Amino acid sequence: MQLNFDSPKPIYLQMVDEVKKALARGELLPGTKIPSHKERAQMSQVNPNTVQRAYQEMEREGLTETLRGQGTFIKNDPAMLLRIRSEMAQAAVQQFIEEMDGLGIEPTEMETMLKNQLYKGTKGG
Amino acid sequence: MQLNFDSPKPIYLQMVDEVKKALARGELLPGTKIPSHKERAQMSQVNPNTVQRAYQEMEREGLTETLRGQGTFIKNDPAMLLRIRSEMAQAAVQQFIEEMDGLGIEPTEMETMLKNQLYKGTKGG
Amino acid sequence: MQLNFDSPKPIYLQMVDEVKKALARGELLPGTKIPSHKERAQMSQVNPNTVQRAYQEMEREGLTETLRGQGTFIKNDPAMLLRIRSEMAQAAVQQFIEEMDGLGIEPTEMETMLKNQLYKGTKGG
Amino acid sequence: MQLNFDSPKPIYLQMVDEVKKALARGELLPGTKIPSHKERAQMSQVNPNTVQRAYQEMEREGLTETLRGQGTFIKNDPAMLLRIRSEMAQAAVQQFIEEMDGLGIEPTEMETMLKNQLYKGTKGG
DNA sequence: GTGGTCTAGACCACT
DNA sequence: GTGGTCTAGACCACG
Repeated sequence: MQLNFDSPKPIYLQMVDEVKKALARGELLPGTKIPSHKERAQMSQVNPNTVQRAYQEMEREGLTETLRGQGTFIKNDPAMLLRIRSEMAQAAVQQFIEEMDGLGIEPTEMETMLKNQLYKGTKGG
Repeated sequence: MQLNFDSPKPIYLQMVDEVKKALARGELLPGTKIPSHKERAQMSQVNPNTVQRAYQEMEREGLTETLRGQGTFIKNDPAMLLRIRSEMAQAAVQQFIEEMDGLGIEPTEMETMLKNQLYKGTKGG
Repeated sequence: MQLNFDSPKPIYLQMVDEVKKALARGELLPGTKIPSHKERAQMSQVNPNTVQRAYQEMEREGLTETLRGQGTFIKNDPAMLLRIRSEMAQAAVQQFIEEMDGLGIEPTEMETMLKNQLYKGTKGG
Repeated sequence: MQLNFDSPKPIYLQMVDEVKKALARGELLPGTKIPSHKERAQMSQVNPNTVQRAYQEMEREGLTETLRGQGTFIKNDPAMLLRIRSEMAQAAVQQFIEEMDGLGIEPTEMETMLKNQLYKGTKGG
């Protein structure tokens, strides 16, 4: 859970994204209980109000469900996980292409630069 | 020059990025005069002060230079263009990889998804 | 914090200089919280935006750091203090020499005039 | 005649100062005709209006006098030269001391730093 | 309450 | 008309 306090992106949205990523990575399993906003707040050095806003947003997006008095849980919906992973990945790819295209960089150069960055330091056999 | 007024990214920084992109694409030539902040403000439906802040930031980053009472000009520094293009491209690649990595996606899948998105609709021989 | 509203030097830069001087004098300790821009604005009879611009400039120069929602703090970097003191003093010496040289005044006379002004009223033994 | 177009100090005042310095240095003799504002404007890459304002200011300060149809002349007043030189030098000394004092630098250190800067590179016997 | 962005409109020096 | 500074006041995210 890494937050960038200087980013213009609101912290509560960064937190939502981090949860989504953990889901996509399979680190957060459906049905899991997530920390209370007070716990989470201490862990992330953030104000409890901010965590609560993040939790609200997740609930709104259908990622979690809250059981009165028991806490907040990742929804037990396997389809959702795949959907999220696919959505976020598509979005990242799309944004990358648009950014590079905006710089006037051709598809072939996009691939080359990506490979260079991915496999740099892996030189030779 | 497309601005997203709903983005958390400040408008003045979006404007700086747009100029950088135009430079990278070779659409904005060194030495060119850019519109006064009042003109730009009208063109972009934005307050002149916001434009000025963008221009100030560009000056600070060494993209432009100002001639008192005459206007603001793209710096005549060919090295700068290459530097900007390379910097921005590197940043985009880096961000893409981190985002995908955060989703638990392997390098090979990154490449595949990128190609799919780039060449979709180009099917067949 | 004395500001000269008639000076051609922008107020926000005067404010930055005042902070630098206080740092150089050791009156502003690293880690100290400085007044919010609204407080400072009231204290200095200046618009809050002007103060903020000064604070922004200080941040940009690495003098301060900002904690979202908590305020602005002098950076805890001892090396910075020395650097600033030395930079500002060098600049003052340099400017003095150039000014005097422009008047056709020789180094020995510079020294004499400086001493006279420094120790006037301390006459005799 | 060196002008700094980025300085917050108005250009016309910079021009006045340059003339005063030339007077103090003895390079501009009393009675000398100075260039018309059009000539001066071309020489200094400055708008004629700006030169005119500078000339007005000099006239106002009693440095020059204008002879209808003949041009502008340095006043033939030997006392004035000494006065200007002394005034400007005093002002420079005073400003230097205040600046250094503002940085918490002691008189002895002022002298040392001045000497270091004046005679650096003159090492040895 | 704290910093950050934005709008609106004024004044100034310079071309 | 061009950039630079300043004021006044609004809204937002965060604590």
